Amino acid sequence: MERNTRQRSAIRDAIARAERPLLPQEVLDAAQADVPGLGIATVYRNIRSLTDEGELSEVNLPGENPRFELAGHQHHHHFQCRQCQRVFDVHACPGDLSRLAPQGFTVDNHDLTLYGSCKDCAASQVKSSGRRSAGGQSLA
Amino acid sequence: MERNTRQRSAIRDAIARAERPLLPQEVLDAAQADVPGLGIATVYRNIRSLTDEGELSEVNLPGENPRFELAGHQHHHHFQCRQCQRVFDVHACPGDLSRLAPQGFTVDNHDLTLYGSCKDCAASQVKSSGRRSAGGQSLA
DNA sequence: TTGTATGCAAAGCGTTTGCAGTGAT
DNA sequence: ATCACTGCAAACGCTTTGCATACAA
Repeated sequence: MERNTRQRSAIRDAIARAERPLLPQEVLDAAQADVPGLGIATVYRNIRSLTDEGELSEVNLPGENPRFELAGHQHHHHFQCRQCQRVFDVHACPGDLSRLAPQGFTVDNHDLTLYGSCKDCAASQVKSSGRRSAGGQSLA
Repeated sequence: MERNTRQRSAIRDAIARAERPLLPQEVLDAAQADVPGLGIATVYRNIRSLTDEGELSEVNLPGENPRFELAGHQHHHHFQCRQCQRVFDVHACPGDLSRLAPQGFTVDNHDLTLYGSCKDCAASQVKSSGRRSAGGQSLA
């Protein structure tokens, strides 16, 4: 039986408010505005149960730790900004790609990640070459 | 100054012999055939230096630990089999995908992973539904 | 001989789990 | 009054690092 705790609500709200997939640590940071004592284990436990219930979905980009966003979006892809490292949803899709697979292989799905500059970073031409800024603050 | 140790050669050879990207642990297993005492730390150190020198390249699939393959292949993609979990190179590419990004975003590259059944697994119709077999032995 | 590379064990990092106490029902 | 949920700390799996030794040069 699921209980409705302040922690669970704060976690769900934090993810709902963000308009992009969040890392567990980002969820913690955001949700601690509502529940200061919140612990990271609770974030992981709730993220997992919300994901199992289908309320959240896991977003995996190559070489990145899992992020989480509200489910409901159907098949879609992601864009990662090389400057601010943030991840955005991309609702377009190249369509069926089974023609790309080698002979004898069957394709039932695909994952696609686009890389480049997000709107904010493209605007402020900060081609600072160094990688890894914080991961979320720079521009809203 | 780079030294030519038995360990380094064994590691390089193991990756060269495999015709697919390997996990560090798979590299260790394969290279221990040549150098029984080989340690995992040495595998990680050599994988890193070979990657830095450009001899290897890192293959990152969504939600997977990094694998490594010989560099030299230029832009290409990967296929992961849902049955045996092995990863294969795909030399085809859908081409320019910048049209998929939202307005104001600029795209300079993309990562693509195809999922389905590899040739071996498609042949032996083992739709066993459970995930995660060992990760390399089953066939070939 | 010299100093990089190795093997082992300890440390790191993100994530999960055990446990006693907290609080929603 | 229950019993699921929480916070803390310990445990985990993968990767990196410190250190004394081994071995290419």
